[in-house]
Amino acid sequence: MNHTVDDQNMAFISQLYPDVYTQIVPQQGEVKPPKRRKKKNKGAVTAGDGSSCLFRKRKLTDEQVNMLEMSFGDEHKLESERKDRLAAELGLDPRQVAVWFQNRRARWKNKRLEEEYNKLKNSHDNVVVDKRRLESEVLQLKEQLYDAEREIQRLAERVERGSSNSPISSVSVEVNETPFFGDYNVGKDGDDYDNLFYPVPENSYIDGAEWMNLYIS
DNA sequence: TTGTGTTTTACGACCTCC
DNA sequence: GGAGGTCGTAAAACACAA
Repeated sequence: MNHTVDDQNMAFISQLYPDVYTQIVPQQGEVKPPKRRKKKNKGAVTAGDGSSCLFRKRKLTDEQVNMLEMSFGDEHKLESERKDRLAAELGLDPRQVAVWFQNRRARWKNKRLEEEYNKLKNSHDNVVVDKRRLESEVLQLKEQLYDAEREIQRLAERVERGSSNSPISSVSVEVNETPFFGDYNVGKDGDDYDNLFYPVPENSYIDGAEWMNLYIS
């Protein structure tokens, strides 16, 4: 492995401050050669005691992350005592543990927001589909109503013509008062007119023309 | 190999609570 | 006032296509 000056510096620093940023020097067995492009030598990071050192940001090991994840799973907030205990267990600076929890909470929040957004979006999409279905149903019903009205009008004209040509039919209409609705018992007061277009088994709609044909033919 | 997008680590500014 | 929170952001680490 090709150690850079930075790596050597950090190895030295980690010996001076064994309890701070101990992950700076890759531990045995989890060596991951830095294969990525060289970073700008910028990393002047403030150490735990406030002093400014030439530290470079290093990823936490899988083990450290796993432990932190487990701890985060138990409780998202981090009390001082737990922070210190975790830091000691993982060989990290308490500040690192605190920062990790801050970032983890932020990620968790983002994920939660994303899930909520997806849920709302699905719900919205379903409502839109339902709305379109209902609109098309309304359109269909309007067409049926229009047909029925036209048919009524046509029959009314026919009745009118019949009554003017034949005094007998005129009398029969006057006497009966329910010339077309016969068995369906449409009362004088119009109470039963609601049922006028549904004198057939439930849910089997017959449009105006068909319905009238039953009685006119 | 390199450019580019994403993730992770770290910090400062600001806010809230005790 | 200090501790610890969120938020926004920088930069290192990383993944991956070209």
